[in-house]
Amino acid sequence: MREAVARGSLPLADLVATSAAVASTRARSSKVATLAALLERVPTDEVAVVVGFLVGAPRQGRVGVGWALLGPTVDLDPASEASLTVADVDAAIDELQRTIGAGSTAARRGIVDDLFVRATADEADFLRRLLIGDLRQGALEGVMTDAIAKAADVPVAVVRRAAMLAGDLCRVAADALGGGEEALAGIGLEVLRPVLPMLAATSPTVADALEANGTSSVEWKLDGARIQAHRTGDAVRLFTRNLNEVTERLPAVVDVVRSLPVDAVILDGEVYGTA
DNA sequence: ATATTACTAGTGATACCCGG
DNA sequence: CCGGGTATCACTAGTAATAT
Repeated sequence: MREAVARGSLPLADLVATSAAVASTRARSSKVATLAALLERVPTDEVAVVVGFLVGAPRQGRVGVGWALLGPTVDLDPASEASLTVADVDAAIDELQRTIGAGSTAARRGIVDDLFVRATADEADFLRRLLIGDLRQGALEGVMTDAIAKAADVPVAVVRRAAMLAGDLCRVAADALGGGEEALAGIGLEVLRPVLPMLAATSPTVADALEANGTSSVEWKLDGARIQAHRTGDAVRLFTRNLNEVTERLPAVVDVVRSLPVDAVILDGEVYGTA
C-alpha cells in the first residue's frame, strides 16, 4: 500500500497545502481522508515529524518562540518558489532548541529569519502558526488518530489504544505506517513512560453515574494539578496531564512515592500546594 | 543586584458544529 | 437532537534572558 512513498523529505508546500485543505472544511470525514492521503506518501522515517507538524505540536515541544521573534518576519520578502522541506524545518527547530544562554536572542533571530526568507508566503503563514502553537485547522489529535488508522489500514481502536499507552501519537503513527497492526500490538504499558491520563466524563445525575460505575467512592474536589507518578525500584518519574516531566520540580512528591512499600507502580492523582 | 520583557504551562468556562 | 471534539478566552504562576 505504500509503494508510492517518495524518497527524500516531504516538501513543506505539500504539508501546508494539506493543512489548508483540512482547515477549509468542517466535515470531519473529509479532514480524515485528506490527512490519510498525505500520510500514505510520507517517507516512513519522517511520519513522526509530519504528524507533529499537522497536529500543531512539533516533536521538540515549545522551543521559546513567540510573537516577539515571529512578528518581524512578516516584513521579510517571501520566496517566490517553494524549496523548503519538512526536514529543513525540523532541523531549524532543533537548532532553536539548542540555542540558549547568553547571546541566544540574536542567534535565534538569525535562525528564524534564515528559515523565513526561504519560505513562500503560504509556508511562512503556516510556520508562524505552527511555532506559536495556534494552528486552527480543526484537526488535532482526535482527527489525526482516525487518519493514521485509515492510512495504515488498522482499526481506529487499535491506534487509540497504542496512543494512550505510548503517550505519543507521533511515534504511534510511525509504528502504524511502518509495521501495521502488528507493530502497534507490541506497544504496552511501561513503567517510567507517561501514559495519556483518563479524563473525567460528566453524567446527567449522580444516580446515573453510580449506576454506570458500580461501587464508587466520593471525595472533595480540591483544586490542584493532575500528576502521574511512575516508580520502579528507586527510579521515580512524575508527569503532568500533558505528559511534561516535572520530576525535578516536585522532590517532595518523589520522596513520598519512593517511600511506598511497593517495587513498581503507576499512580494517577492530584497534588496540592501549601502556599 | 534588580527590573523588565518574553515565553511556557496550567485551570476552567463557553460557544460552536459535525456526526450518529 | 445531543454528545464529543475543537477553538477561544481569561487568568495565574513561574522561568530565562537581557536591560538598567
